[in-house]
Amino acid sequence: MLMEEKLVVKELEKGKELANQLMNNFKNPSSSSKDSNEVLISEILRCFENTIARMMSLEKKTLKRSHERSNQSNKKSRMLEKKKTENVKICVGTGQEGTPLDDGHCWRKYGQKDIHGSKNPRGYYRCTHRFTRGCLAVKQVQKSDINPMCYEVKYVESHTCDITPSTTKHSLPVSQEEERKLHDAKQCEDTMKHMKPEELRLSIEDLDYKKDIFRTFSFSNPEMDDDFVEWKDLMENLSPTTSESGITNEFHISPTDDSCFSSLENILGSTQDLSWM
DNA sequence: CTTATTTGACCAAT
DNA sequence: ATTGGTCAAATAAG
Repeated sequence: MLMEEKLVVKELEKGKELANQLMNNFKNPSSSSKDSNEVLISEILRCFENTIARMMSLEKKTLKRSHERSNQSNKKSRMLEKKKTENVKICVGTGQEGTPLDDGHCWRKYGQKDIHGSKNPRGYYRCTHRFTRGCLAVKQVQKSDINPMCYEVKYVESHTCDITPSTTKHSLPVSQEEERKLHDAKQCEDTMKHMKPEELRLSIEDLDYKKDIFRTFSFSNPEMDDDFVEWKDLMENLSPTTSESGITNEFHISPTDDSCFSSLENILGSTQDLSWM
């Protein structure tokens, strides 16, 4: 039996147990309150919802596996299944091995892959509530080759588990100094120029949201503008010993958008192969 | 115990 | 055959 099938059974058993409790409450009205009955009923309903959600995801999976390609109609379903993705570049300003993964949602790692052409492996994460709430959110995190403090994060699908995450409990302790440095940092939104209007809107909202949570910033590929000279200097001064200064930058690394990147790569040529991890 | 991560196997797409 | 993505058993952490 598959894991998810076991979970479905478990959920149903839980529902049965709750229903039994409710039955007992009705048999002995003296030992139960109206409130506790209501609680039981809502829990039973919750069990139904969970079970349905699990069955849906299970069916999706089996359909995908066994049937997908042999059927002609799958072209349609494949079109419908097209996933929403969003790429975000994240820089961690703490310098140390903080978790750049803490974006306020609960993620569970389910895989890691070495990516051809990249030094660093890509981690695959899914929402912790995938099975309990059928949340399909997934993300991929890969440390930047150029700047080990930067991560490329790709979000696939958005969260349907609308639980408000406990950002307070685990929020990163950021020292005053680090905070100041991060304040000095700038965010470049030039990437937006390359995006469609609807993506642009989403992205701005999302970046602002994540910026708040991470206390980091995102720095996309700049054009040859005033800023460039400034942080070219910064990058040239980068060295293994000064790299923890909290200066963080991110480059937009994309096969279709590499003109600036290649020049930056030249600039960084002397520093990027230093292993300081 | 339960829950999370690691990691090689597996699969689909190219 | 190669690659990127996912699964799941083994293992670690809590």
